[in-house]
Amino acid sequence: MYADVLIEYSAKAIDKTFTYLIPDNLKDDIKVGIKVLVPFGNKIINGFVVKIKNDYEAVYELKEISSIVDKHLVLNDELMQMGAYLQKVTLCTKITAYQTMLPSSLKIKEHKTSYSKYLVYIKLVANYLDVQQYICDHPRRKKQIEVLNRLLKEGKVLKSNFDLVIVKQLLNEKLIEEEKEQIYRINNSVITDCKLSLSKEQEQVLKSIELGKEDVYLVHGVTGSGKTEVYMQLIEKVVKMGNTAIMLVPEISLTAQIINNFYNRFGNDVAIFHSALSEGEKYDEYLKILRGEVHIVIGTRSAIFTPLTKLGIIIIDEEHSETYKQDSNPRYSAIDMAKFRCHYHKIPLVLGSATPSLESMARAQKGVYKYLVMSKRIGNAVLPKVFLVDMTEEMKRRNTVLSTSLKDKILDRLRKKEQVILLLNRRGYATFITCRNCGYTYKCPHCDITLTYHKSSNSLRCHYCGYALIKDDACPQCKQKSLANLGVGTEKLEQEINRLIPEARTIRMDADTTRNKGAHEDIIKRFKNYEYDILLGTQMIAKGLNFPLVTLVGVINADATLNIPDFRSGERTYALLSQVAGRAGRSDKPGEVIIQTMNPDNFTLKCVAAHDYKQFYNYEMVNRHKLDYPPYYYLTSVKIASKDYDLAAKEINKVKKYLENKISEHSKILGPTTAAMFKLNNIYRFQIIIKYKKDDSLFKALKDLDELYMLNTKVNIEIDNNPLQV
DNA sequence: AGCACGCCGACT
DNA sequence: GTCGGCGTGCTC
Repeated sequence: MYADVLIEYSAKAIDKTFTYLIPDNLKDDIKVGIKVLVPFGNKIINGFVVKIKNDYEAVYELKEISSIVDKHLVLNDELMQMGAYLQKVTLCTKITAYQTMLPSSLKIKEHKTSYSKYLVYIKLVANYLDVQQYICDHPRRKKQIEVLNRLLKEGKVLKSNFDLVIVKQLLNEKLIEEEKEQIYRINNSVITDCKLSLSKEQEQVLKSIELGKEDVYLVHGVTGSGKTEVYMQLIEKVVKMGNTAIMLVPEISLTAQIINNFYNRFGNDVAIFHSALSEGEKYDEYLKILRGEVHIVIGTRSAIFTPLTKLGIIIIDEEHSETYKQDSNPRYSAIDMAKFRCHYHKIPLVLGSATPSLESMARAQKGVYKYLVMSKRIGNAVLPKVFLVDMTEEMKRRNTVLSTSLKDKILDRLRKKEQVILLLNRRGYATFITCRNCGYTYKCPHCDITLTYHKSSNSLRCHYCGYALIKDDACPQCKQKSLANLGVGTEKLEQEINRLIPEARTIRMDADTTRNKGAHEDIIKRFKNYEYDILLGTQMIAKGLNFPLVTLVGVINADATLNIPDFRSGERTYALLSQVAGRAGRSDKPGEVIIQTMNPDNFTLKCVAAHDYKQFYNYEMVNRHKLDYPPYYYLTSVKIASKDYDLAAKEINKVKKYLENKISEHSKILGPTTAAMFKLNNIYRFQIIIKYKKDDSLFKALKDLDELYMLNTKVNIEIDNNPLQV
């Protein structure tokens, strides 16, 4: 018996199988989809079995597989197929595809014996008489006798209850033995929650989704319309039929409330899966799923690869979220992977959002997706009133941060003992620092990005690579003491609020204040407990949180996201602002939203204010159509990266010429241009953008192109199908 | 990816 | 005459 094995070096040069002999002692356990250790060169390294065969044409002498990494962990047929699909659509190496699908604890370099966690008990080997004999023989071993007597009485006892030295001695004398019981690190056995009754709209959605049939549904429900309850009842139906369910959420830490709801409803039938779990926790959860001990998996992007069998439904909450696309290799979209699995099992895929991506909405309009609407908030809650405030007017009154109306409304909420959320999508103190005299700005020497000033450390930092330097007193260029802060970050905002409204209790949540594990939950909990009046922060405060006391949301600078040079910035702004506006007035108290902007006539902002997604969609679709952007065209970006500027510039032109000759005449190539992050960590990047509608020859050409650069060590090629940013 | 083999420059 | 630079090619 022979096995074709992929080697765990992700290099395009060895992205092929190597044949090994299966030794007799491993014959029964080696299967397709299992991880093994194999001798490769003069080392023993990890490999992954992709094929088992009976014969082999002798060309050279074969080596034997050394051992199996974990005989329980085997990718099944569905997951093997999904791996091949993943590799095909992202053009990554085969081994990377399969590694991506396994939890990272399993792509270990040095093999650890086990990630399992155990409770260790001790129990008697000796019988009653043996114990009595021991007591007679060693009357002075008080401690040992104590242990033996307790074991006689209680059977087995946790090893940790006793002194290790004593236990060891008894173990050596073979009077007692250990018994291990595997435990899971995450355990939620208590079910406290029960079903809520559904509104008419919720009922309608639940009824419309047909189980056991392959269809994609787009559930378009406004914030607070009770999508989670619909998801839970759908999953309940699936589980009752004996099937399983995956629900994807954008970020676990921001969706803690949803997770808790699921635990309370389904208890130990739920496994969670996301990157913030420790290696051990991940292993445990994966094992629960693999052993078929849970029917429900909730997790982020990577949870789409969990080995549930008998899948009955996949639900993707906040489907417009960009977190479903991985922004490093392999650049896959969890939504694509979900479609693959739903097709495999012939089951429904449910995409839910208050602000669907234009791509999804367009498909719903065309009837490719089934469109379901939830237009009302549940209970007595109504959508908040949204006001646009013209900051150019406020600037004349020297109100640079807080407009008069926002300040007045904050003071009003403080009096009423209600809470306020302020969104400012920019961390740090000031956006950047400029010399008033000569116009000098600090830039990152590695990334060609303006550095952001952080006051607490008096430093300037690059938000891309982490480069930092201490701020000078005088301008490094003209030596005048005329450096000025421009723009406002969350840190500055916090200071301004404290200055303007000293009586308010404020807490800030951004990447800087949530660096430690649990900081997130802590801030949310304390705000929810009304320890603070104002929560201010970056977009992480916008998602999924439900604070009944919040009746006012302020957006400090809507232009910050609107002005990012990217064709999706309007869509992102609409989603973010609707999202954060949705935090206001979620209980019986009506909410208000103030959006501060320099462009109060901006159409996107007007749509946000009117809660009119449809209008925004129609307007944005016209733009996209004019410029041949998605959803009218697909995009693929091809980047060439190199330390050598001239070489990269030369190669990108070669790439363009190469593709021009290969692709369909209806496809267009734009560029070459410098990539959005042109210089990052001293590597220069150029890119071209390909716009296409349907182009089979393109994929073939891209694959060939990728292979052409396989062995080139001086330049690197990065191909991103449907990139988020261009 | 890692490592060996191999062919040309500056050193004890 | 040797040590060592990293270019090329192979790993079942």
